[in-house]
Order: sequence, then structure tokens, then C-alpha cells
Amino acid sequence: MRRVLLIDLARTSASVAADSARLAKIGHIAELLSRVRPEEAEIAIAYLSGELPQRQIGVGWRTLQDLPEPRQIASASLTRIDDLLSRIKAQSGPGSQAARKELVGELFRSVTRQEQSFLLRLLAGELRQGALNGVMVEAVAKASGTPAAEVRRALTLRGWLPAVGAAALTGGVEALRAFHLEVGRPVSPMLAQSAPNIPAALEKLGGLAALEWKLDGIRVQAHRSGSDVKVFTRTLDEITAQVPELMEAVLALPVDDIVLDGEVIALRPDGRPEPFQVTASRVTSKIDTARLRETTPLSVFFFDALRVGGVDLLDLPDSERHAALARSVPAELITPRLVTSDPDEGMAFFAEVVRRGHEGVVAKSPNTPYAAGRRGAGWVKVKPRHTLDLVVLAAEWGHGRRQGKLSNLHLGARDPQSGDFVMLGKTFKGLTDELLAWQTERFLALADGPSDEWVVRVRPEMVVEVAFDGVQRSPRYPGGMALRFARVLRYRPDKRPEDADTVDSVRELLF
DNA sequence: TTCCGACAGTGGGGTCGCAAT
DNA sequence: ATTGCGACCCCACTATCGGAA
Repeated sequence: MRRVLLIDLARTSASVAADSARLAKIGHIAELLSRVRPEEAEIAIAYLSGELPQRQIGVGWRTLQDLPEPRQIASASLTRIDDLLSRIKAQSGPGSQAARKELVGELFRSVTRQEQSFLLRLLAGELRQGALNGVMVEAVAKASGTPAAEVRRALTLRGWLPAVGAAALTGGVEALRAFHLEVGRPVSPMLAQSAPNIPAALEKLGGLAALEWKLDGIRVQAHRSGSDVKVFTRTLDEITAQVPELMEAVLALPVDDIVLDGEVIALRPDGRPEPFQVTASRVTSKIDTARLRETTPLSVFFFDALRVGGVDLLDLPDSERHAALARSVPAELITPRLVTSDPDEGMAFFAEVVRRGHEGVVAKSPNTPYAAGRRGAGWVKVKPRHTLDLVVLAAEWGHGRRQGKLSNLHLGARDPQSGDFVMLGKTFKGLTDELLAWQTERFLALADGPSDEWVVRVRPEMVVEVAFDGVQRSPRYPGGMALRFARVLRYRPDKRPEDADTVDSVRELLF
């Protein structure tokens, strides 16, 4: 059988994009995977799910501009492309950006137009074929003749689908079952769905739930084997060196073979949380950590135990994992928690958490095992929600399925002194297709002032009700503040711009 | 037949490190 | 010294498909 080349992936990707049915997408990918050589399976799975074996190679939209003309004959092998991407990633030091650009040029010169299109979307991180990890799990299962649940389980434990998929294709279900939690290698973290309030969250979980403080910090997964500690983020990147406080806390535990899940956060001396920006800055700074921990110390709160004393706990229910956590970690390092089925008790807990300045509450089903991905809504987060009536100052043309529609709105609050509007951020969220069509027409009619290729400025007449999580300090916007996670609730045709909320009322929410 | 869980897509603000200017 | 880019922290919401009910 002919060797699978890059052009075959590009064609498969085009077929996947052309069919909207998920089963058809899975069929196209599985067909290709069944033909790929074992030594190139990992590359094929990575590319077709929008990832690179190198993860990141330091190439973004800017480096991908002004690409050379394609060649006519497709011949590029997956191994050759993979080698080139590794060389691109390896560039560093002075001259590296020019060298990367040169190698990217070499890469694109060596492939056809269809391959260029595929590589461009792949490297830009926008495959837009309607298939990523979720579809690829099913495709791997189909091509390897293994149950999707086994693929999913191995993915949770290994955290990297191309490796799991390659193992399934060569070794079948036995190879999948050989994946275990490995201390020092991060597992895919369990994520939460959301609910508007505590009663809704309790109902989603079937009545009884463990409620925990939701801290606005950085998710951490801590692994300890003997005196060796490693700490990983939600995307499985290692940050051990940036969080010495966490390392020391884990080393002080009485158990030396342990994997914990939790959150690091910078707290003020009075125990209230610093703004998220402070925690994020502290955790990402790699220079002078010793001095930073004096000025901005980190606290850690664990909420789950994946392994204690050499025993894996992932498949146990939450209540048992938490009991194991409580036995091996001192109480002051455990996220405060209340088990209840009483909505009133739950709402009082929520109110108290918010009063203390924290982000909200995560409700957890006591029966749920630790699982990333599709195994139901075991965790549900609840956060308070603010709303404002703001004025649309401009709108940006959308991309992809929003092409040709005005999508992203510039939002302004009224300045009572000047009578002008002060921009507080943008949002594209909460808009239905119907609303997108309507606002495109409406804003083109309101167009006014200097518009460019992307931004259409409009007369400040439309009032829109916006929900958001909070107000943060901004170095970018003129008022010095910006909305966090803004989304549209509805337009307010009954309101005039003079009725919109003022910058002063927004400033009151900034602390 | 209808309902609902899971996915993919569409982008948001902020900060860092690094290389180029 | 400043600016631009890439990467990665945090993330909400809608449309769609297809299995569950």
C-alpha cells in the first residue's frame, strides 16, 4: 500500500471539513489512520487533531505572512515535515526569528497549494475542520478496533492523544490498558461545567454535593516521588521552579508518593485574594523567584488526591478521594468544603465565599470518579454575575462561520463629565445567528467615522445589556479598567445612550 | 419523537520571556 | 529602552450532531 504523505492528510482534512456529520468525519480520519505507517502514526494523529508533536514551535500568524509560491507536485512525507518543524523549534538566540522565517519559507516552498493551506491552518492553530481531540478519540477507536472509553481513559492518564492513538493502532486494547498514572507525568485535569446558582448546581448533581471555595488563581497538579517534586498547570506545562512554596509544602507532607490537584493563589496579609493578575504575574515570572516570594507569597489549597502512598485513587468516588486527601494533607492546605443537599445552606456558603472576596463555589458530586473529558458533569461551578447597560462604539468583522457578519463589539460606559463614552473592552459572546444578522445590518446603517478593514465605527446609539465577572485594572483602555469575561445578554432598544451606565458606577466595582 | 450531553468554534484581557528595533 | 510576537494563564457562550430517553 502506498505510503501516507502530507497531501493525504490535507485531502482527508478537506473531506472532514466538507462533511458536517460527525460520524462522517470520524470515518474519513479512521480510514486514513488505518493506512498510516506505525512510525508516522503519532505525527498523523497530531496533525489531524490540530496539534504538533513539538507542541509549540515559536511560529504564529506574523511568521506565516508573505509565504512563497507552492510547487506543483506533492511529495512531502510526514517524517520530513516533522523534522523541519523540529528544526524550526530548535532556533534560538540572536537571528532566530529570521532563521525561523527562512525555514518556514523552505517548508512552504516544498509543498503544493493544498498542503500549504493545511499547514497554514495547522501552524496558526485554526484547523477549522470541525474535528479536534473529541472526534479524534472516536476515530482512533474505530481505526484500531478498540472501545472509545478505553482510548479516553488512556488519554486522561497520558495527557497526549497522539501517543495514546499510536499505541492503540499498533497494540490495540492491551496497549491502551498499559497506560497508568505515572508519578512525574501530568494527567489531564478534570474540568467543571457551570450553573447560574447553587440550587441549579445541586439539581444538576442530583441533590447531594460537596461545595468548595472556588479560588481565582492558577490550577496546579503536584507530583511527589520521594524528594522529587514536579508541578504542572492545567495545560500540563511544568512550573515547578516558579512555585517553591508549593514544592516545600508537598515535601513537608508525611506521604512521599503522592499526586494532588489544587490551586495556587496570592493572598494579602488579611487573607483576602489578590486580583488574578497578581497571582498570574507571580506564577509566570521566572526571574528572581526568591525575591518575589517575599513580596508576593503564594498559598496553595488542594482539593483532590489522585494518588496517595503509591495507591491510585482516580477511579474512586470523590468522597473517598477527599477522605484520603484529608488523611494525608493538613487542614490548612485543603480547600474549605461543605457537604450538603440543602439549597439554603449552600447559598449561605456561597454568600460567605463571595463576601471573603473569592471567585465562587465548585459543587462536586460525591459519587464521581476523577475523569477528564466526557464522563458527565461531576463538577459544577457557580460564580456571581454583574450586569451593565453599555453603548456600542464599534463592531469588528468576524472570522470563520462569522465571516461577513459584524461580530465583536466595542463597549463603552458614559462619562457624565465630558458626555463622551469610555471604552471598557470588547465582546463577541452571547450572540445568536439571528442577532448577528440583525446587528450587522443595524451597525452598517449606524456607521460613522473612520472605519478600517476590520473595525466599523458607529454612532454611539445602541444600548446593550452586558454580563461580566468583574472589573480589572487595564493598561490598555483609556479608563484604566476593563471588564472580565463580558458577554451580551440582550439589546435594550428601550434605552437611550443617556440611560447607559456611567464610568463611575463601573469604577465602584474595581477594588 | 424529543431531549440533552459533548464538541468545536469564536474570540475576550493580561502578563511573561525573548528577539528585534 | 521600547515594541512586537508567541505562549499561556484565566475564560463564556451558541450551534450542531447523535445517542439517550
